[in-house]
Amino acid sequence: MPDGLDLSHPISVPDRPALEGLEQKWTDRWERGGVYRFDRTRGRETVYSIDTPPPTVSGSLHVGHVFSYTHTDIVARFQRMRGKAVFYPMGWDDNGLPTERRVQNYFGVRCDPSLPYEPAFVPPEKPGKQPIPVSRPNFIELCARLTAEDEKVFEHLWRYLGLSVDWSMTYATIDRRSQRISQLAFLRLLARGEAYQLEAPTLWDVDFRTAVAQAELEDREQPGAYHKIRFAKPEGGYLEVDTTRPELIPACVAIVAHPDDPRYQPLFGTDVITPIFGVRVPVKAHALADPDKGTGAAMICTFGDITDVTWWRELQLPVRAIIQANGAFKPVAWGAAGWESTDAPRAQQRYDELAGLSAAKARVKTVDMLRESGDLIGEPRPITHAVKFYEKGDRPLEIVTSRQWFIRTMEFRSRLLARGAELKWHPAYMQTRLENWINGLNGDWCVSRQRFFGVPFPVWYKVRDDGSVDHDGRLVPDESRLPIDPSTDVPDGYGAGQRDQPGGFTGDKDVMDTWATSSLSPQIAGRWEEDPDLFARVFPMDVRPQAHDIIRTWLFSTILRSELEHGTLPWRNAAISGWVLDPDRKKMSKSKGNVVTPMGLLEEHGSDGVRYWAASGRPGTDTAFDTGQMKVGRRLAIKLLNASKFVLANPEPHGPVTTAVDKGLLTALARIVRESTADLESYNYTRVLERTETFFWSFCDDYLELVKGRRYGDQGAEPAASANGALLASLDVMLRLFAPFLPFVTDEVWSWWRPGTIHTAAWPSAGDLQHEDDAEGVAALEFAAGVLGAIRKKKSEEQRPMKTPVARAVISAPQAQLHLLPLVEQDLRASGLIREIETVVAETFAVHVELAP
RNA sequence: GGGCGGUUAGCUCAGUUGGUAGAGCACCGGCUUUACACGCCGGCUGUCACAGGUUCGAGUCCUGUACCGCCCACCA
Repeated sequence: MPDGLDLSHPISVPDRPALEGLEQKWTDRWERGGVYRFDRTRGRETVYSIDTPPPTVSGSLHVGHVFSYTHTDIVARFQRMRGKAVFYPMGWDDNGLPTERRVQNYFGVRCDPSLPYEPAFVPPEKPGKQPIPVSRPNFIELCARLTAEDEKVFEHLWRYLGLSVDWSMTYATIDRRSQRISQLAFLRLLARGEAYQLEAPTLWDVDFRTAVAQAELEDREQPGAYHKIRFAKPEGGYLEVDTTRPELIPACVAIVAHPDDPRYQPLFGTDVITPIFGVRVPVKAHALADPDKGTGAAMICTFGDITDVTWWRELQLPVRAIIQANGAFKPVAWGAAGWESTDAPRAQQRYDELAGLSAAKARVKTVDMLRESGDLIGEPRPITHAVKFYEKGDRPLEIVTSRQWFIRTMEFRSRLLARGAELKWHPAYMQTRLENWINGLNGDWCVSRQRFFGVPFPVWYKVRDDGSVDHDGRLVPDESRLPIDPSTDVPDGYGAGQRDQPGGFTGDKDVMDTWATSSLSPQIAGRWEEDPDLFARVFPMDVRPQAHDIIRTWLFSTILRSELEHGTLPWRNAAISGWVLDPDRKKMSKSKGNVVTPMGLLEEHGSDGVRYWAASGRPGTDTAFDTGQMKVGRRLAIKLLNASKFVLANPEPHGPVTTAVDKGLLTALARIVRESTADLESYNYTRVLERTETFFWSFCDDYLELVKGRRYGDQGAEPAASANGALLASLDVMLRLFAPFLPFVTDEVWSWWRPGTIHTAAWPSAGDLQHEDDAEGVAALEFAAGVLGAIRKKKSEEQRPMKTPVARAVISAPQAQLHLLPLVEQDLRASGLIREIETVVAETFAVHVELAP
């Protein structure tokens, strides 16, 4: 018997072990026992901390969540068994637009930041037709109320799935702590000059009426059309330009072509005149102009796309903006400064037809005008092209000049790339995604949003005596006041009556981009600047688990914030999960209507069964949704119950492992333990489950069959004790290897014979099994299994019952193998019911079997 | 346009320094074998996408091509 396997705990095995009810039973026991509570007395070196992704509570959970959160849990459980104090908090993402929309509809309210807080506000029973305006603090209270319900549902599912989260460490991205930390970190950025405010062209969603960040863009294929239009040269003749956005002609400030393009070289430095509106615009040269696109000459408008912004900035062009925040064309007085025209009355008359229209409607009208004036060459040629959208938006983005907050990013790019290289990626190739993103950045991170629900910027501005806002006259609160809401709180030194009054103050109206808060998840979970003792024990964290689609947002922004605030990586490892694909290889998502509700799956296949399927998905690899694998997992769990029951049914006598096959079994398992430990440390959980499962299956099929008789005393007490010693030791280790994957069934079996919960038991080590590697034992076990297999095959071929005796077995094998026979002969005779065994020296292994009549 | 993955049995996927192709599922056949019929035993199944190259030897290394998926791009 190996040292340390204490069997003093009474053994108690149910008659009919079953999986049903294990989830409820064990989640309750784990909760009561505080099994997953973080032990905050432990130093950083014995802590394993996880920067858990906060799921969006206003959305619904789908099987993809179950999939990726299981991966994290497997690693968490492994580290806990390795003796680490696991810091595994759960966050809820209730910040941002999805929640804002949900709260509006659910309660029938609308946020109006100009209103004062009403402590006694109660929403109507039913939402009315007209939304009730409420203050921002009231709105946030309603959000907290609604999301609390969602969080309960999520928490129940997570517990049922078996996530070993410390539920005392939850946070929400809109709660006071998150607000405080977001504001605090912002003030620190501001103080260091790493956040700044600027009035500049910004990507803008005209429906949401807010700025959006580069990271929130997506391309969508849209039908469009090239319109060839002509610009008059003053000395006669025309210059032709292709555009997909003719409605922006009034916003045209220049024409651009490539400096080497001979067609346009003579025109550089001259002016041409825009059609319809008669505006003189210069022809400029710029290397970004592509001679092969359209006519090779492009219209620069303020602003049609991001390239326009680049040209506008680099060629130092004037602004002639026509699109307002709501997407409508703004009124323009033609002939006034900046709107000079060779024919101002005509321009005015034409433009008045466009004013107030959306871009799409203005385009139709403009095309009519161009056709009428003869400036449209030919007919529009329909094309399909990619257009930039806000990922949650319905209309193409516009570029609107507005005052926004930015976090400096561009100047830190090389530092961020270095951090990306320092981070250990699982899988490694995901690092490229971050590099691509950083190298493709074209501006600092715009973090302000013109929304109501979110973390407000903790800033007020002085109001001048003439009533105008002095944006340079910033007033910020002392850190001790945070969190604050500038729409209701008052800056130090001012009274509430001075709000929006000449000589008084006004609050910043914007809220932070949701990623501006999420990017601080390690600081929020670790309670930065609130509980420095805790923070020091968990930060930088060990791992950030997340999906690959948000590398450019969450992963990137978290590295940025950590670099700026702490000068360090926020975590050592990034474990990137793949997606769950439906059988048609499409990403599963709500919009495709192919989602499966996770709770139903857990109930049908058991949490261990679903986890088994999830564990088959390697880091970074998309995995097909497959209930077949869940069934296999469920079968494995049942098999574990039954095999354990068999092992534990007759544990006496047990003692030192002396028999060759027994030592071989333990040696083989010890090898698996070594490999598994190394694999789990590098996030290769998939292989660990595979290997352990394969071993377990041959343990059941071959080893158990082989030693069945001996353990009951066929060969005397000492061989029986050896078999039982090996059975118990290997069961003990196999259970612990399976524990991170199948937490319910393993703890159930553990409770039959071992003290405490398996989830705080030590991760197995090779030393638990044997003192030295016994290669001969391994060979003997393989040899015996080979003979047994040949006999089974014969019986199967002959369609005879397995209990049919073997009259004679002739084993052909190399001498080296035949030498092993004496080590296993008695086990073989007993399990194979073999009467006579002969051996023949041969090059290859073969068994000739003659069954008894 | 740039980049990253992938392409192995009907399906889902392993295949770790190059050495005669693997697992599970599915399918077929068999077996009451006192841990398990939610079981057990056995069987069938492959031009490893394609074309070159390196090598005694390539699923594995190199080059190129095709297709699938994803990420990114300054898409007039």
